[in-house]
Amino acid sequence: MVSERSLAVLRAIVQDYVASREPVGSKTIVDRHHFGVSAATIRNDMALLEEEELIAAPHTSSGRIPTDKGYRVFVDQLADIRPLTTAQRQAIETFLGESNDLDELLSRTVRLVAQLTRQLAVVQYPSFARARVRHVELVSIAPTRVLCILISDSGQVEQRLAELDHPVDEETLHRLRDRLNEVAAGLTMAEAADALSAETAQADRAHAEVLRTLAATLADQAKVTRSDRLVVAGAANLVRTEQDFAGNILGVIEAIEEQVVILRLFGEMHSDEGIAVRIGRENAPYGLGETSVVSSSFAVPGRDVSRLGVVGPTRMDYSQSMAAVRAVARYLSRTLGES
Amino acid sequence: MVSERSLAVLRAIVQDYVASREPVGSKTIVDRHHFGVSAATIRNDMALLEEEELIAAPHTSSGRIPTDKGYRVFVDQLADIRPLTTAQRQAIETFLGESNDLDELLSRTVRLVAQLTRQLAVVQYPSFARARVRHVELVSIAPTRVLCILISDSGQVEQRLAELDHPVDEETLHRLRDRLNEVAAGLTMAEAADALSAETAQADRAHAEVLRTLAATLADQAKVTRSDRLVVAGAANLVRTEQDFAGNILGVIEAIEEQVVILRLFGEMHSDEGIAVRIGRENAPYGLGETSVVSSSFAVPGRDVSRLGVVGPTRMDYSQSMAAVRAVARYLSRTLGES
DNA sequence: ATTAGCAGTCATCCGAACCGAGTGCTAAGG
DNA sequence: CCTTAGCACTCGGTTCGGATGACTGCTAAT
Repeated sequence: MVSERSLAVLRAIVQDYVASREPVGSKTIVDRHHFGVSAATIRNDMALLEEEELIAAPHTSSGRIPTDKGYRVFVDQLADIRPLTTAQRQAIETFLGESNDLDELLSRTVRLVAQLTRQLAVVQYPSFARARVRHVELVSIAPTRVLCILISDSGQVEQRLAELDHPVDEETLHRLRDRLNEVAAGLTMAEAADALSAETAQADRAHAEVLRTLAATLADQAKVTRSDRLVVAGAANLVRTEQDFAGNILGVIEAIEEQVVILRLFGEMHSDEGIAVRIGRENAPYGLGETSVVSSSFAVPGRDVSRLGVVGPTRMDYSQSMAAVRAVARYLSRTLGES
Repeated sequence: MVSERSLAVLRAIVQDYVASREPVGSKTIVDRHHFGVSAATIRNDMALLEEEELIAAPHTSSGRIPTDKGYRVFVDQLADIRPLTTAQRQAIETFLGESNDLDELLSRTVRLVAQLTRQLAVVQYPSFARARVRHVELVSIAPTRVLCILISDSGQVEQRLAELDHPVDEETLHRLRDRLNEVAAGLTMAEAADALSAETAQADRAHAEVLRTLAATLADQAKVTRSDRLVVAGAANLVRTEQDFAGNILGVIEAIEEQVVILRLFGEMHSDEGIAVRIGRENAPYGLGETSVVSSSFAVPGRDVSRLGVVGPTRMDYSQSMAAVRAVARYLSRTLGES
């Protein structure tokens, strides 16, 4: 059983190590924090913490650094997520408040988070699946090419090009558009996908092929949600902290570019509190063993949730990251809820 | 005056240095290339090249490395841009041939170039300015919010949200849309911007404000071309070659994220041959003194040109990069010309 | 013009000695 | 029983000097 003070020592070690990048010894702790005890006592506590595998010594005679387990305890029990400064809060308001477009809002968001945390920031597009179809538009690009545009009630626009086997004239296209609008409008994307698929079956002979193709395209569009896309910012922060990744920073960068790894990771990060942290080796299956992820969901009530977060070295400032991520996520949820 | 053989020596030095990352000495050259002369002769040639500031010695007694000026001569006179292997050509055909959407085509392109050159690849969106307006669509999102969608004849879609002071009903919106379509359809984006601005002036009283706002939004959309956007891939390659950037790789990464620096750089890179190279200090004004850029324009005849290229350390394989960039640019021009 | 030979330069690579931060342990004190 | 002072010990990091060897530039001969 680790004593109260031992945990305080752990907290001190994490904080100092994060700040200095160097193993922290008993004397340093005595100097920098005012425990009312001597270095020898701290050493005893440290021996205890080492017993519990919360800290480790890189070499026989050097200070200690937190283990992944130590960070975990810190994050779960010891971190004080102090609220942002008012200046920071204002920055959120003013910087994000100006955006009028979902794309712009998210792109500003991710840059803001990168700046606040000085880490790589990632935002996942809100899912499309529970949004409702407002309008379907078909635009003829060439005789056999039709651009399908799907507009949701939240103002998101998805477009895709459909390639037809036979040419179709404007007239027909208009009728088809009205028909498809009738079928899909007001439904959620998920429902619309089904409805449109159904429509395919009972198509009237004449436009059977055209309708089938278009409906299939739209259905697919509605289904393949936009939530499998990420916006990223702050790559420079990743390189800045490169030395903290034991050489395999390339894996992290590839994971970011591939996106799918991060998305899967996000998919696994649920938590009651909204904010979740995955630390170091917990991410090893994804080849991100030296990496930590701090993320929070944000959502409009009644819509699918989405996530935003930061990706950085295990040795990161969790308090700061968690505070910033939480604040921005809350702001986003609030703003999206209004519109 | 540098002799014929001296230039051959320069070529050898560039090739070897790029391959080995180490200063190359006279003996190495004699061993690896079959000049019919001895090391001493090579040394004389090297002294000449050093005189001309085409190569330099990091230390008194080490091999030589090319200077920026040396790379310049290499690129302009000595590099053999050997065509891609048939395997590579096929890769281009099959990998890019599958895409049916401009977005997808460009995103595949940039990934392909990154893979072929093993460098960071960048593609600039083709300019919108000379494309023609095919269709304007207005969709009401909320009483005072209208989504303006601008569709070009090449299938590009631009959307923007307009915020109105007073609510507008569907009926009116329909009429406005028809009106705007009449005005703008068939014009190039640049012309449309003017026409729509003009329309603003002589608006009928009733919908004056609405029309003004919408026309202004569309005009702005048409003007702010999409060509100020970049698609990027292969950031891992940048980190892989980090040691070649004298420590300031952060500047490069920031330039990539900012985009504007790269765009300005692209803007300055014209060349008759289509392919252009900027080397090292030539980019110093942009804080990219250790960086080289190989780029080529691609274009549909009659449209504004756009660029794609790679960004890497001064010490890069110019032959390979130029070959790959040129091949992909040509393919793109051809493909876009067809559609 | 080329080449062999040679002296000179200088980064790099050890190994030894040294330093010092930090530990664990023990014994004494509250 | 917890805390503390003291002490021997460990071991990474630094510094210094010498040996190594990859080059070069120069000169003289071919």
